[in-house]
Amino acid sequence: MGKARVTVVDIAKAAGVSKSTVSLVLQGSSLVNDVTRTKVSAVMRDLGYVYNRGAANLRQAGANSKIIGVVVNDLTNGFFAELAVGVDMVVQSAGFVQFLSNTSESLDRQREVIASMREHGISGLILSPARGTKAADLKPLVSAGIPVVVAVRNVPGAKVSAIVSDNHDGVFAAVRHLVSLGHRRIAFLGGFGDTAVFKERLDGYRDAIAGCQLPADETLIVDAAPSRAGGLEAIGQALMIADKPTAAICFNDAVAFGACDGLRARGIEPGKDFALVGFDDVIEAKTAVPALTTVSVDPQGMGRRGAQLLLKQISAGKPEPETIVSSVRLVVRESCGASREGAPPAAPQAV
Amino acid sequence: MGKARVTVVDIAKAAGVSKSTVSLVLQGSSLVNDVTRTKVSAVMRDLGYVYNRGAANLRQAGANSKIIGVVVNDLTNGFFAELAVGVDMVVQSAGFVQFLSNTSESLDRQREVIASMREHGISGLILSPARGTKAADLKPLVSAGIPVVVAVRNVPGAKVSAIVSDNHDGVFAAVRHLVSLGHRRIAFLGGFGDTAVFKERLDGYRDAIAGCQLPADETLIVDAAPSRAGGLEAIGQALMIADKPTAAICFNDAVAFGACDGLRARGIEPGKDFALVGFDDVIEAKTAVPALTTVSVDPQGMGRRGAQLLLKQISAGKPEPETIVSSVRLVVRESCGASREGAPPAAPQAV
DNA sequence: CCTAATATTTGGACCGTTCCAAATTTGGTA
DNA sequence: TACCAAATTTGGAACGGTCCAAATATTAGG
Repeated sequence: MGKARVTVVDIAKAAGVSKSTVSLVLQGSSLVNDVTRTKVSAVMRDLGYVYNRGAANLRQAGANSKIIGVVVNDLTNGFFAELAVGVDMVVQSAGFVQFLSNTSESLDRQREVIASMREHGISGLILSPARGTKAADLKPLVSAGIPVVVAVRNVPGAKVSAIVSDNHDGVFAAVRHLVSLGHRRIAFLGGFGDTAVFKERLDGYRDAIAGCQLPADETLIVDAAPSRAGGLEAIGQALMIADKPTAAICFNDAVAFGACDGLRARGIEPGKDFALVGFDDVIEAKTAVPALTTVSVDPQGMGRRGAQLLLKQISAGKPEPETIVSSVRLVVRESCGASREGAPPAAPQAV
Repeated sequence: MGKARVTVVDIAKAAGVSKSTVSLVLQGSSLVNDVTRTKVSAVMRDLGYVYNRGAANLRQAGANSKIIGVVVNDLTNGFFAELAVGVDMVVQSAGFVQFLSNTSESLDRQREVIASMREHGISGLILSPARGTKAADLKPLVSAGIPVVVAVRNVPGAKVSAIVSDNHDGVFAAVRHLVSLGHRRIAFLGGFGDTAVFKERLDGYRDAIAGCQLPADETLIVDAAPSRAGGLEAIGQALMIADKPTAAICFNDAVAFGACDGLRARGIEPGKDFALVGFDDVIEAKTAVPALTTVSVDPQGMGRRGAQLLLKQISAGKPEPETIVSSVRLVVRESCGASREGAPPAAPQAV
């Protein structure tokens, strides 16, 4: 039950040196004599000294607070939790601690949280922005010279670094895979048309369709909420058109699951009568029935690389905005009809 | 791009008052005249002032740093991510921020992280302890008078508050449910015998068996790693015994999934030929085939209540250790053989 | 044994805010 | 108009470190 906090002067007194010397020991300076150092260290241990980083930061003029802020839009979503873990790994081993907050897609929450982090003097921020985040929301940070890395979703117009996955490439590969299985009528389901991510994935789809000499058919593109419910709705709409698709690329895995539901409700078996590909490779993708073929994005790796980028910018004086696109990998499972055991692909014309 | 940081004296100067007055405004004191307050506030806005909480904490002697630490053993696990989100909710709306770190079950990591948080002057800690955490690990915190709430797993001997789920009750209810479906030979699979959680769940099992006048048979209890692999192994062992069980309570959902694998490998269909109940209600439980009957524990609710408890202790002077047991709910799905549609239960004697 | 170097230690100012006691202003009343 | 109480405002000392220039100790060379 230590009454008062132990401070450097306490241990200076006890060790018979000045507080300056204690401070020197604290920062591992080579200026201090070894015997002094050991004596001081011993006293620190004995008295149960705990370093007060807040006090230190006060004098050391902001920059190196050893705190980095992490703000995610939905920690409940395994994808973002993994991202945070990836960040934590590198941040922690670089001797920083992370301030983590969850915004639940609320812009107000996000604003509050970022403000609070500023007050605590974070030396950098990794942000997976809530939907609708504008460049203006990040303005105060960047004009204060605090490095910011946005992850997953880009913030148009903001002069900050970003780490995003290769949306174009992922969908491109998925389409080509479906084409190689014999499909010619491939739909693109789900996602909100106003987001950058949607545009990128859709461009990947269009480019692949064009690259395979297939006719572009805008009716095959149906946008909807990027959720299970949205997928259900989207597949319904896709099956209404005259020349029905035999396969679909889904905006993300949740949409793909919804599409499964919708297919089954119509007596169509996904993976057998209809091919489906998702995006993200969420945790349930591999255990679902049928196991979902999807584009895997390694959120933890993104977190790690994002954190590395941030740390680099922190140590460099002026942060030079930089964008990393994280590459992506098609994971072939059952829902696209190409079983790994080499079973013959489902006949693509039947629906 | 503001060169130097704006401080209270800057705004005092600009507003033509003293820094004391500015400080008063900052803390919303009623001592300051309204016209002064508005003028000062305006200047703060104009100059882009940001409050320096570190400096404030320095003077305000520790207690109210507005930071609470959250340490979880595995953020990748949806269960703990939900827990953290629950904590964040109440912590955030109480004007605190959370320092979150992940230990990946490493005691060293945990030690480092807790030390680092102390240096940052957290006013309380919520800890989901890594396996093997000893009371001694928390000693420094409690003797410094910092409130600690451990969640999910208890730390034996530590004089701290705890919030744990009602393990006894959950398993008790599960066993009674199986008995009501006609089962008489019910196994208990998985879990490490040396953990408190295991003991509690096993006690629930034993008490329910006894309460239903069924013979206690220790060979029906097989411990194994609390993982999918452990479940696979455990079910294999359980099926070796002469008078085979027709149902099993699994230590957690992962074990239950492993048990499913094991049953299928022997041509036994879980949910039809054999009843299985899990614990935790992880996210895959409801989408698995068959959907898993399990004991649901609402991690987010636990997080919220744990945080409330912590905040209470922070505002109270001396933390009085207190234990909350969070109640638990049996979610009946398909794996126990009792379909919600009222189909007749599987014949319990056949295996 | 003295002196210049080199190695080590030290006093005090300072970081941005809060707190306290004292000073100043304001308002009401005799 | 003088005087007292209430309402506001204010200077300066903390808080617990770091930093710098200057002081002191030690060592080597002559």
